[in-house]
Amino acid sequence: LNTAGRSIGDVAQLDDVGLAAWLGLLRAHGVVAHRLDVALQARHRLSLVEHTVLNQLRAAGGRMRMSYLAEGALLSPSGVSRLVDRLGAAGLVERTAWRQDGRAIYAVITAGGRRRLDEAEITYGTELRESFLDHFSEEEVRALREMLARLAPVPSGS
Amino acid sequence: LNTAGRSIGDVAQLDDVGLAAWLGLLRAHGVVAHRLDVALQARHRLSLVEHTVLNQLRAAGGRMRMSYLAEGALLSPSGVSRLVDRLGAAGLVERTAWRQDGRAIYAVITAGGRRRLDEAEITYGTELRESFLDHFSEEEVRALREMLARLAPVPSGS
DNA sequence: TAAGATTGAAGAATCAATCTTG
DNA sequence: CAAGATTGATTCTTCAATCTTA
Repeated sequence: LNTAGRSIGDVAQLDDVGLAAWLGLLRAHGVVAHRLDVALQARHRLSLVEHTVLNQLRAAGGRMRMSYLAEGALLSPSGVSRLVDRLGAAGLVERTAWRQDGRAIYAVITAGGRRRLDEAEITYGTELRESFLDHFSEEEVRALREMLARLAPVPSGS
Repeated sequence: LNTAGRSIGDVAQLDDVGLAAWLGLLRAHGVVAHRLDVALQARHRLSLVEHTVLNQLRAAGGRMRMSYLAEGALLSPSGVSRLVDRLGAAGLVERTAWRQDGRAIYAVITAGGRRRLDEAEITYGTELRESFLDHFSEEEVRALREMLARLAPVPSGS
């Protein structure tokens, strides 16, 4: 009947362990992301993506170019534009032009944005620990981080 | 300036390594899933989610209840309903009632659905290997699978 | 003319409400 | 009335086209 993946034998075929690892990643992502999203929305009116962008912004020193924000959050240019619209309407970020190059626009986190991020920190930490970190030893978390980092270098730009 | 996560010290705070592991998972998922999605759409007119559902269906022996399909693919009931609409319109699955309980509906993969899955197999395998598996040793893939499996038990139902 | 960002149209997912069967 | 599935309205995201500045 062929239970999970395909069997061995054929050319260029996936082995079951590899497929299971990927399906596990897919599922783990879905479960953890959904839980964070639900908690953040309910308690802080922030989607997970919005939180991620705000966090990125703060980590970069408070300001980031739209295009780098897109890379960092794995969103399209239009996706970021609209996301920043929403965050702007909520008073969490502002857009500012850049003198050197009139084409570039910077998103800047506001004091309100930093406050909102602070308020959400306990929620974020608690949910992330319960749904993710608590299932691993410290050693395993380090190994996980190191392995996952190989797949997708984080862009550096500001 | 506080580069990546928050620092140590505060109560109930996340450590940087744990946060980095999660952000790495988020990013790894995004990159790999996007690459699979693009390749499957371009070469086989299947989104990644559609492929996942077809694969699940086949793995379960060809038929699955709508609600179990939802659990398996981490979709809402309405999400599955519409997904099965699309797959049905493409001739890849069919809906069948279940005598024992007139409320339950089964999605059944068609011969065309199996064929499409077969056609997509090389693409799926190649992309998954290049974007994911090739970055790890066999040992690491096994470890990854085992760790990720702890986070989200796969439902068994058919 | 290209780079950077925004807007219009369209697709896919969700919640809430509805319909059907048990 | 509860369980299972579908539909209406809405939201978020993307691609393609557009606008502005270099």
